[in-house]
Amino acid sequence: MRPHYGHLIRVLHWCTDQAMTSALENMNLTAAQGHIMGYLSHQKEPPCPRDLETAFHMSHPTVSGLLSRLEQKGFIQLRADPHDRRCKRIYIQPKGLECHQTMYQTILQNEERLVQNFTPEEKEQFASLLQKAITNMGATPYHPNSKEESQT
Amino acid sequence: MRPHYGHLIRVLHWCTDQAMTSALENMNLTAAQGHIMGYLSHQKEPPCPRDLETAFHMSHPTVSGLLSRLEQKGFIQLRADPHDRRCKRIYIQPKGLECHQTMYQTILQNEERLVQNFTPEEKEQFASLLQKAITNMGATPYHPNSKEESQT
DNA sequence: TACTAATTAGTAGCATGCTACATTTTTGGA
DNA sequence: TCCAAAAATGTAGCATGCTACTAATTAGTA
Repeated sequence: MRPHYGHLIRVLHWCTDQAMTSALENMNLTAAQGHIMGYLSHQKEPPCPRDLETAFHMSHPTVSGLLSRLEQKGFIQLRADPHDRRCKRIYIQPKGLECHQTMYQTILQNEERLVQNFTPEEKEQFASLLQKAITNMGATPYHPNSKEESQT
Repeated sequence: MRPHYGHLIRVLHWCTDQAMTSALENMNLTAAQGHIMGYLSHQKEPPCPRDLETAFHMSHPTVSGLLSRLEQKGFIQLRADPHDRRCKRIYIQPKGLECHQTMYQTILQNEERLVQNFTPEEKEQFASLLQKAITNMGATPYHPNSKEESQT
């Protein structure tokens, strides 16, 4: 009996998460924290937590927890936006910038490893089928009206 | 910029999990608990927690927590194996059998929804590419020497 | 202007996943 | 037989994800 797609997706998700976890642990970052740092280092303006909810399909309490742990460890700093005191701005700290290169390389290496023996056509098709499946499941991001600008 | 595979996989995993969660909530089951029940209802002999670790790539404390919550809610019962008192056997209770059909239909519906507009060739390829990616990431199940008999 | 809406974020409480350590029982070798 | 190693599970503690509720601030309308 062929395994269900649902099962394959769970296992693949678990694999990629484990790979990131072990690649980042010497920087004292978890996989989820690493993805946040990767996103932050690509932004021109300091984003607010709300932007992360949209980019990562996460609830705001989840983002809130991740950010507070990153701040405790000194990777980022949170300061209220003077123009809109509801918002916090996320500033990368020097310690966060230090790990940028390693982070970026790690993500790319894992991407390449995932599809290491795929033909270019297979790579295209894999991305396309994943995207199609997401659409089929009716991905309901937390803020459908926001512009999607997701990064890994 | 095309989203990374890692990101697509995270989002797709999130989508399938949400779909299961909302489909099962009127049975008072979470997605993870539902997958366990689905597995249990396909076994001839009452399995032990260890079997679930292998089938689902989960650590034993995770399985332990899931089972104890399922037992609290009356879906299963755990009894020690008289022949090997290290092992517990998992017995489905009447309440667990009741939800079997609904569970099975729900899983199949979600599977079909995921690939609803795929051609037969795309379905084949999707499963094959997922499997290939899992292999690439070096899936390290908790018990490499056990026979894999995963079900969703 | 004043008041309601919407927006943004915080907190509580829970489920699920992990690692690390402890406990019990079985197995297997000296 | 006896003792050490392996196997199965339990417990503690943490990170990450959610929903539901709360609080503060801003925006928009009467």
